[in-house]
Amino acid sequence: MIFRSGGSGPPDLTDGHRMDTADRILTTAEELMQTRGYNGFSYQDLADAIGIRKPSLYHHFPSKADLGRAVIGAYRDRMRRVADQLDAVEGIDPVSALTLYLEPMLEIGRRPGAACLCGVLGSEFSAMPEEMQAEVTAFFEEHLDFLERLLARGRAEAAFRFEAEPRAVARLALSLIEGAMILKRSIDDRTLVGETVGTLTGLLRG
Amino acid sequence: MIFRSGGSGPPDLTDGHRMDTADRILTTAEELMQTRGYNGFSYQDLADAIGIRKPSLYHHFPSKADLGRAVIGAYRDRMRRVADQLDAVEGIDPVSALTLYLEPMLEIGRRPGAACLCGVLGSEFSAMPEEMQAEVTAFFEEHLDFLERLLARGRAEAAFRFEAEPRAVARLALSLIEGAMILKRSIDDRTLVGETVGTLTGLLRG
DNA sequence: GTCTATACAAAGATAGAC
DNA sequence: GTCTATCTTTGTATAGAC
Repeated sequence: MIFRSGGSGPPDLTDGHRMDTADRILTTAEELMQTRGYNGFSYQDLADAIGIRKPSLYHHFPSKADLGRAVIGAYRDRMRRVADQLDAVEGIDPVSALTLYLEPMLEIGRRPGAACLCGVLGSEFSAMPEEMQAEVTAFFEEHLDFLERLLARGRAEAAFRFEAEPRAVARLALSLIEGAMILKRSIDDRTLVGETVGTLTGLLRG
Repeated sequence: MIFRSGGSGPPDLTDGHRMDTADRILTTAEELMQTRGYNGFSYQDLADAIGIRKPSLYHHFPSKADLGRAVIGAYRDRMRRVADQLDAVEGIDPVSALTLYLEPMLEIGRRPGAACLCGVLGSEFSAMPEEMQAEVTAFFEEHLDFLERLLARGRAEAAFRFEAEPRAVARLALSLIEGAMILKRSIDDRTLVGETVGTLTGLLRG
């Protein structure tokens, strides 16, 4: 394999592999969207953060809405991959699966200015292009489905104990995670998401 | 008392009393901020929605940040009044107090495009003027304090049953409410907030 | 693939008449 | 207190050279 980057200067490293411009744009845009929301950053902000000129962005993403959709798509894929891998492991302990599943969310929770991308975008839902709305909705549906499956299995195997329907508990869990991410930034408390998720799993285990 | 409104046309009624222009601006701006976020609406949108011209807004609120702060302030006062009234009732049943406290949130939850103003604004926290950030933070702190008091008293009186610290449960409850508001719009489900709050109170009552 | 230059609309805001 | 007219800056986006 030949590295595509041909310029001078330091290589762009993230997660240990080199990134081309499109990836750098996606990564930086995700950061901006997580911290400022879709309507809270401009192509100018993005270009400044990356260190290129504004029109260069249009070569990779012909409109801000296209970029927005791509950013959510990448986030969604990344998060879904975790869920898919856990679904693929036969007979994994439900408590462990839940812990592994929540780890990416806890990681975001520990990053001071960050929050779940889709939680943030859900807050500006009707002020967003429709293509982006559909991506956000799909993200939430996917994760509700995963949580419902995991909770149902976990209760059947006596790893979890709760009265309500698995779907209702899944809805509660996802609401809780998303809400904790929003709240923690406003009260400037990095421990909130971890603490809250801990309280939840404590409740679920009876 | 003499009504201040002097023009022709239908009187502006909300909650059964006439509103002057400043109130209409505040009310309409709150709606826009709840549905589109602070960076998702403009003075032009607001003027159009009210039916006046853009510069007229500046007579009442000299900047968008001023208006934003005023909108949160009004929302905060309104919500705090409920909490203060409940604090003032000697020996009120904690479960009833919690139900009454949550009713305004449930009402917002039933309104299709709406969400808690401060939850929405918490999502764009770092893309907001500092004066507004401070209001949002204060809102959350107030409500965490109220919930903590209520939960501690409720447990002492055996109306609630939970293991964790009252503060931790208050943080969980507020995260849950705010998250449910965000989520319900993105999955277009008006029942989510009510269902989720029901599940929570069920859990708290043991 | 990136740049300079530029078009065009919208945003926040002000001046000053009525 | 509201209006018309206007200013300035920013935002999204395109044209065309390198």
